[in-house]
Amino acid sequence: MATTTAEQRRDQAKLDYDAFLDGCPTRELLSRLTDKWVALVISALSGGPQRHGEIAHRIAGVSQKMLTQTLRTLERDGLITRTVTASVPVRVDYALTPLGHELVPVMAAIKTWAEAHMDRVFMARAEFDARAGA
Amino acid sequence: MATTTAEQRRDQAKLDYDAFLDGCPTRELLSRLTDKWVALVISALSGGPQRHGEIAHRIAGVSQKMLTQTLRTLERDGLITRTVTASVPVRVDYALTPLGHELVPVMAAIKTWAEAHMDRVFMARAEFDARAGA
DNA sequence: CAGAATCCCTGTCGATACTG
DNA sequence: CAGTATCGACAGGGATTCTG
Repeated sequence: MATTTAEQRRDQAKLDYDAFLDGCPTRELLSRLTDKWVALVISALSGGPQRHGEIAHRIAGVSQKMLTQTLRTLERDGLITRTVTASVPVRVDYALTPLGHELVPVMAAIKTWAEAHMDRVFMARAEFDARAGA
Repeated sequence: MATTTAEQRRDQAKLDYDAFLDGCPTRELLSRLTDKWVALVISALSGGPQRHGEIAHRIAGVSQKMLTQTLRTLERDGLITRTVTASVPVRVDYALTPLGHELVPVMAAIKTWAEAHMDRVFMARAEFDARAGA
């Protein structure tokens, strides 16, 4: 009955949790997920496991602090795994967990959306500013 | 040829813009989109136009300042429209633009994901903390 | 009812320097 | 190479007050 119970619990959870409600834990989770660096890290790892340095190189301009901090949080939330290989220069690999992998389409969608509609947003801003300036 | 030109420009943009690159304008747009309040506002408006007060009521706990600030930014970026009806008590309605409407699935996905996987994240955190504490 | 403006505190984030 | 620690600048964000 374990399977049924877990399934029931999840269905129940889907009904109870609502990010529109203040104090709902999903509000906090939502604020963690809606993070520039999270979107980039998850997208970067979507192609497979990568080393710390590789991710840093991929995501240009990210500070070492923010990267480590973001990776730690994602690890704690069960979205990525951190594997340390004790070699001469320490090697650390990060990879998406199954849970983290489920987030890839979502994060990729935001990144892609921004890249695809950048010009339209620029036009809208120009119009808005012109109106406001007039 | 206007259509073809616009289409070509957009395709070109899709190739040029890359949020992984530092200094790329999409990085800034990405940081705006990855915002707790943006996700909630876009989701709230997905059902149709709503008044300021209705949105405030829907998104429990949002301060008047953050709501107004978020709505302004979204308006400037061309994602929502702001319509003022000069009645006795002023009435202001907000609605998604076609561009903003394209963002609904993405924003809804994040919110839904958080609500659907909250329990799994909780379990992961418990495990991580237990490990760290040991 | 909508929102502008102010105060103020806390957290975020980057730069730098140091350890294993 | 990966990560920690510290400091300082700055923005996020809440509470309050005031206007049309």
